[in-house]
Amino acid sequence: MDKLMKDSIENKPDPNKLLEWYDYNARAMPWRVPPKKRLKGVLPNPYHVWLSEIMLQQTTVASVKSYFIKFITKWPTIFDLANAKDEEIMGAWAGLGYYARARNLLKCARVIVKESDGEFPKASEALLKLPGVGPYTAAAIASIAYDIPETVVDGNVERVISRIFNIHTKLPKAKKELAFLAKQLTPTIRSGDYAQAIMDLGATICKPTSPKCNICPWVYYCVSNKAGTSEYLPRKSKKPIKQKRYGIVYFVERVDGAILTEVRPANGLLGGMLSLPSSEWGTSFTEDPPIEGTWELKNGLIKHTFTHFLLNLRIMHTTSDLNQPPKRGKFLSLDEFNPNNLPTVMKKVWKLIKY
DNA sequence: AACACGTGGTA
DNA sequence: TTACCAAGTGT
Repeated sequence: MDKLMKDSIENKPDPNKLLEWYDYNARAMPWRVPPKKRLKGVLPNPYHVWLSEIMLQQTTVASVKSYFIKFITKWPTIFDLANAKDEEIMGAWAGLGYYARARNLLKCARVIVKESDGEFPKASEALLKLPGVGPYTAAAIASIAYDIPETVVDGNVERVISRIFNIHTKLPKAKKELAFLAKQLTPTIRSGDYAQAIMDLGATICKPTSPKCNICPWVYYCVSNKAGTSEYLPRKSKKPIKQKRYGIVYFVERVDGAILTEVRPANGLLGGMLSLPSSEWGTSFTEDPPIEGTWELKNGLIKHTFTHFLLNLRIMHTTSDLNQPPKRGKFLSLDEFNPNNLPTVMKKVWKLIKY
């Protein structure tokens, strides 16, 4: 253990300093009970906490807000959510990304309704067994919804902790060490506020670039601040470069105006989402039309970036008559077809088709 | 233990 | 434009 790190353990960050900062600087969010109210004993609705935490996985607060409002308006309780049809949930999630979250959301809601009368477990070990709930989310629900002292470790916390203790080990190798150190700092009181406070600190003060160390409530304890290394932490291993993939989307208009659609396979990329029929996305353009017809290539190429590859899509168009059965997919009338239910990549395709 | 899994914003 | 980032989980 180097000297700076030893100093920092002896000069352990005071959770109360962070909580005092949070009392005046907490960000307002639709799913959050502000610290002044929590101090009076008010806890948030566990359904809201769970829903927001699932939505917030790898997703910005700004993106989540409108989806959260839409979901609790359409499905005010977990019972409403559990009773919804799969297509409704997937359609409402469209555009938010990481669609396995929506599939697991519904699975989880149905488990909770069927097995515990709509009540969320409080213990993180039980929470951890739920679909879509991993170590972060289990700790977040336990602490934020029930004030149980569990330690949340998300990207914010990893950054804050790596800077406080001046940890130069690269992520993801450093994950265990950072989680251990984060746990050492976690207080046993005001657990929910503390969890939200350390994440707010990471989001607004201890930012990835240009951290505002001059107004940080923990700067006095921060080893990387003394060492002048905050800006370079946490260190991360390089990510592999993105490969290109190519695909063809088929726009089939029936004479009555109906449009040929397909639901993506339940697992994998965009699993369970409404889509326009498409070829596989591979290393070259490979034709695989969903219906017989005379095809015309549309002008314009759709480019879309996924997490691990770049996609180029060609669009082919044909019209079909009423008694021509498709090889795959389903015709939806214009009333039934809602382009807002498409994932973003397919919404891009639809826009190019329409305009 | 790596890798798959979306999207929109920012430097 | 490219690269990285944002309240991670499942396999």
